[in-house]
Amino acid sequence: MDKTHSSGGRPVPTVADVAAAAGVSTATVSRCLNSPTVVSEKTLKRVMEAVERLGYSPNFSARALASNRTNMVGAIIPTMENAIFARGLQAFQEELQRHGRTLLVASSSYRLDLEEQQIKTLSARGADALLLIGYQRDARIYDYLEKRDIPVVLTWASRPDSGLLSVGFDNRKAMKQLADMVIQEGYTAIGCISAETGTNDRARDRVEGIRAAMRDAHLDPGTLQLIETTYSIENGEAAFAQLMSGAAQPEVVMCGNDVLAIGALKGAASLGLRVPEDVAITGFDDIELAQVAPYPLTTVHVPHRRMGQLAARVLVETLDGLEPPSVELPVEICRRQTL
Amino acid sequence: MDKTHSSGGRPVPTVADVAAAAGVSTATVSRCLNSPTVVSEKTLKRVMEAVERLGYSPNFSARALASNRTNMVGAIIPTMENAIFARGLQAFQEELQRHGRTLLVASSSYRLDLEEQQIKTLSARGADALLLIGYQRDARIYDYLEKRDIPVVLTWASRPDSGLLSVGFDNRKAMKQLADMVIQEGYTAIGCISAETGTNDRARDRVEGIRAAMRDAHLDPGTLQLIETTYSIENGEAAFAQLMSGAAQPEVVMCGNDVLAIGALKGAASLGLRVPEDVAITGFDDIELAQVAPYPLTTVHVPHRRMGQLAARVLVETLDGLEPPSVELPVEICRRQTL
DNA sequence: TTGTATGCGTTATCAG
DNA sequence: CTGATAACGCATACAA
Repeated sequence: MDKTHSSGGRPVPTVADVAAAAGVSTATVSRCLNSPTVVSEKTLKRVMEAVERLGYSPNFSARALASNRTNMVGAIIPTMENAIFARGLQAFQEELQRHGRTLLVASSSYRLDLEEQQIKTLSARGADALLLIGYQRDARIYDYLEKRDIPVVLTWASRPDSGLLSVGFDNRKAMKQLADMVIQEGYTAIGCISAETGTNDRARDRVEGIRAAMRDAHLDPGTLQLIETTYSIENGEAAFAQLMSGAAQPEVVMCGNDVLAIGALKGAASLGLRVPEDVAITGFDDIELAQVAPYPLTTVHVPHRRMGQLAARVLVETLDGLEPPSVELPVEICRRQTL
Repeated sequence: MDKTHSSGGRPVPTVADVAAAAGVSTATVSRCLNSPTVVSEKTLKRVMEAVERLGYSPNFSARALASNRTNMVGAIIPTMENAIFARGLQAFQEELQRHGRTLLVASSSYRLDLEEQQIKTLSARGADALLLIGYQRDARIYDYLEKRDIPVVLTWASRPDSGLLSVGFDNRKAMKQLADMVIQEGYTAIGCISAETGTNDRARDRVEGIRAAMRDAHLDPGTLQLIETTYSIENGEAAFAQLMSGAAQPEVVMCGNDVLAIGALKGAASLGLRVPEDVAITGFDDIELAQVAPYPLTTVHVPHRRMGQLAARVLVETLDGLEPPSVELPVEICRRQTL
């Protein structure tokens, strides 16, 4: 009927309203908002005043449809309840915000099938780019994303030679470094409490790091006593009890993350074992819990905040047409009282 | 030029492609996807097969523009780094996901001005509804949201009589309950470490709860030794040291949350004070840290997960046209070793 | 039950 | 530098 239906109520002005108020065309209004440099000083001012006066703000969906960009970036993480992901995600979000992007969140509960589903959901929801944890997933997922031209950054892991963009660290190398230190101290009977290694590449690489250190020290990696469980303090405690009730009690229990290690610490206390005199315990991540625990935990410090921040930066640069390189972040062994 | 430009490349099929493939109109395709009950069994099947075969997935922006709904719900929280918010947000997200909605996240760093900005950002980004923390904010913000018809749920607080929808708990009542217990134990010299009460309604209400308990017990609320600081273990430790170095050393230090309380606990250890013999300490929230601390912390348990889940449910119901009531969740005093 | 035609609010192309 | 106007992809009255 009538294109300029700017009659009646005030609710939610459109470009047409602004154009009418400023006495220009909608095209000019759009230009003022998107490429202010290309319009004359005078009209720019007039238009911006109208924008201000009407309280205009561009309709997100329409803009997205016309420009084919949403300025939303998705992140799919196992769970925010793990402090390390919450921390990284917070930094990621702050950096996105700084660059005018908004964060879209989904969680996978450490399940690859759910992750795939979420990847599809978030891309269908218009995410311009995606942050993913780890590298283990079906190749067709990467195809899917590439076909849709959705850039991805892998975090919490490092895959320099995979052709995939990543901002993370080398889990295997980090854990090997810690295991080297443990072995150097004279420990030979090693136990390990890990997340499921079948579906969690970070967990698998960490265990592999321990085995590598054992090999280097001419210890039989087959003697590593490994228990796989789900991340939680309770499970860590139970796994620890199980390890210590076996025939060959380990002298040191290396845990896949700090949460499991805290559980192990509790387990030791229940069994009346002194740490580190009777049994040494190590963690991974260096969360706050690690420093406040009854015995400050020997662990691997991971720069989660920096990782999240850099991941955002790298993604934004990619969206801006650049080709930033992957970055491998250094980790640091934190030797405290439990070793 | 040509409406059915389904020529050439495969990338990203549209309704038109599906319609052509299935030999129906675009309207029918749309109906198959949105109201399957209204189309014939036969064509439905044929269309869905075409959808499957082409790997079609509706364009988010176009759908949002046409239907005026994004199916995205926003949440603005102080920070995900605080475990309580991460936990609540995780539950919120899971429940949204279950209802086909996606979570949009922004953070305010406990600053009201930033929060206002984020509220505008997320509504401009098309959030269908919003989760906010606490109730203290400029009235015009509520107007703004109401005018835009964006439902809001307030959490971490309870405002039954404000006309605003909330899913939370009564901070004042909760802290008063804890303070009642403290006073009942015979403590009269009370210290308090809190977040800034000027811009944080939860913090203010908690302190008010302590004062109310003192009044009830005929103690002068003016004798409450209050220190306001930012949430962190370090700040808790520093504030504790400051309290204990004053003229009138408190017999009990009630902290605004568990993080500050852990700091106080560390402070006590540094000063060589025994807990609770020399000084009692209490927290608020009941995060994991509270149970694993050197001395298990007496604190107030808040059902964060349930709060997040219910908040999502209430928001979804509102979007579905219902008018769910606010809910006030019960909290529970957790008496442990520090009192 | 299905098809036709139009609107949704912007951006972008192409003249002027 | 500015103004018409055609996409953008889908939903939905309205008609058949």
